[in-house]
Amino acid sequence: MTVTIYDVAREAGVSMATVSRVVNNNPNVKPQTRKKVFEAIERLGYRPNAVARGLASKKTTTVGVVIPDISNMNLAEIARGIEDIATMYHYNIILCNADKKKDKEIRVINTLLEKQVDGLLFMGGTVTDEHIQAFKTSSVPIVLCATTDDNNTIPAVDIDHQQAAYDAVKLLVDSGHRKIGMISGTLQDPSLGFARYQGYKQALEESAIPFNENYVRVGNYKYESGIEAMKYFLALEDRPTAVFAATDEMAIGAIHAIQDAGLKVPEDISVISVDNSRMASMVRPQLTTVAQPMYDIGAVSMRLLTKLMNKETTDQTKYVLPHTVIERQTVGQV
Amino acid sequence: MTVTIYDVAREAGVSMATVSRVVNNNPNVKPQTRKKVFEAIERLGYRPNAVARGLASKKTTTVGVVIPDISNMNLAEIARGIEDIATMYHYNIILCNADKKKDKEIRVINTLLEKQVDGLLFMGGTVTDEHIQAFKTSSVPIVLCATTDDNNTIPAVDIDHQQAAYDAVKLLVDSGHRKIGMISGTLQDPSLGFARYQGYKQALEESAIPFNENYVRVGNYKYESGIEAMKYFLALEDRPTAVFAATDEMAIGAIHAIQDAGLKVPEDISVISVDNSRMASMVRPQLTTVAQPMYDIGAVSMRLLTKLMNKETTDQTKYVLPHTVIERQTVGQV
DNA sequence: CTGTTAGCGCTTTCAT
DNA sequence: ATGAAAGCGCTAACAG
Repeated sequence: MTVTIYDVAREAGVSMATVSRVVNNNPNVKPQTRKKVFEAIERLGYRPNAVARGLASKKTTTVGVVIPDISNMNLAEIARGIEDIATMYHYNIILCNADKKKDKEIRVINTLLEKQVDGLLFMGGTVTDEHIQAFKTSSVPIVLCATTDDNNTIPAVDIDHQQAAYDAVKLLVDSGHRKIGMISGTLQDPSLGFARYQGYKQALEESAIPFNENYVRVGNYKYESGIEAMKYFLALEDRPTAVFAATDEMAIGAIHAIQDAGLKVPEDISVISVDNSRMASMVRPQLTTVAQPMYDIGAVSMRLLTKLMNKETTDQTKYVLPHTVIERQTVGQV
Repeated sequence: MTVTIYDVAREAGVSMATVSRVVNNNPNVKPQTRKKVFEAIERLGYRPNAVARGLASKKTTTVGVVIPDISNMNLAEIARGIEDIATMYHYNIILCNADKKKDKEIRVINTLLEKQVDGLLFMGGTVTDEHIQAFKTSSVPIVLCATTDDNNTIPAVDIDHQQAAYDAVKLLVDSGHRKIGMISGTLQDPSLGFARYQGYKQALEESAIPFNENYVRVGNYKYESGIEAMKYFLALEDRPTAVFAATDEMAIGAIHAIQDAGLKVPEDISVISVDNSRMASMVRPQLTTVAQPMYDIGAVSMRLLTKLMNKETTDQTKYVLPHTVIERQTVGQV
């Protein structure tokens, strides 16, 4: 019923080995034979069974990708970068959402390894010892993608969240601001939350601006929490003249809160954030924000993985991709 | 070097068959034996090889998903719905971007079939005869997801784009508007473009409002094209009092164009669209728009596919999921 | 350039 | 309840 390589061999009057050769583009086949085989393949509608091939060759040409949440815009962009490069190198992608939950992550890593992926791309929260443990049982290469790794022992490509935050706040400082608020994400989140908070503090410190804990509010990355946080700042007797938000969404919330209070951005209060999402240029005034190369993170990490899978020697196994601050209309001089 | 089922069998002092049974949770194993085997597995760090299992059992517990573009927000949302349900039924997902390009689509369908996926979820542009042809060579079930199918012969879950557009325009009509512009997507696109355009025309027709071709501008779904289109409308001597945009982005562009002209939404001009993206409630005034259940489309289509793969009898193989118009602040009475 | 022959690691009758 | 053995469809030496 399903036609196999053996059927093709018989139909073409050659051996399975020869069929295998033409299917795999092995040059050691007489053109005439090759033609016969192709015709037989065509006639029978033969489709190679990649599972059988995988078992015999110990290569599946698929790589596993564990990602926190594909419905997150930034991550979807990374995923697209991954997939494009994977396709380019003739790999397919098994995609698993793991929501930064350690248990889920460990579980899918094992599933992926059972499925004999040729390599693994890991995006998650922090890489814990338990992760390392799971990675160690792997005989295939693994690269971390947009994920912090304290142990710092696994190939990785990332952006420097702290530096990005630092650069944003620095722009505020350089514009003359001294009273700078921050709308942070949850400090438990190592990348978007804590790292950006650290960047904020670092910039303050280096500018000899004393840290004021009234100037920090923790949000949940979303629009509404940006509004709430800004309302708090506005109610302060000595309110900030500038605000750094950890995400565009919160920044936009902040802007609206400012405007609702009858104030203007950036005349009365400046706002900056990091993300450079589509929304950044779709609000009035347009949001000044720092852009991170999401697609590239995916692309570069997948490219690195292909090299590793191919046992190529790699000059580098750590990449930190550069961000850019995009100056638009929400930061003013003081 | 890699530990196989045979190694475990030897270590546990049983046969491979028994090991296979305990790994697959076959009840016909004495508890004591089961324990012995588990211990051997633990000791050796055995990990079942899913490829070998796939070859022997002719099931891979993997389904193929072809999607136009995972970095598109709506599609990423669908993908998340797919993956969640897939996980729930212990399937993994091979994800392939195909950009609605027929050639790419056909190619990945074949790759996926070679990889012996247990089923296929197809999202694309229109389903052509060539697609049908490719589907026919499949021995595994296929369901279409958010994809128009003229032949209408394949199981599918979708939303009614035309009806969604119709409902949006109808709200405008019911609010007293007679001069209604449309900012359309490209009419070549069967779903987002043409279908929504048809819905617009249908609503006009049913309300006995003559079609005015000056009132239709074709955009590219993006913010800027919304601005351009609206500028055109504003320059008309008899400009529309309401505008229906095929996407939130274009609607927001339109709103900004209106505001830049010194007019107000909805007092001077009403705006409605379809998408209900995150942005809809992050603009001032908040956008009235029709919401489509993206996550559910993914979830339902995957659920249908699991039934089909399981050879369950399905009461239905066509689903049209309902949309909802979300009334916010951009539509006013005339 | 082509064929023969072992496996790859597991599931699955069929016995026992 | 357990074991023996025959494949699943293909690749990869090895011969020739």
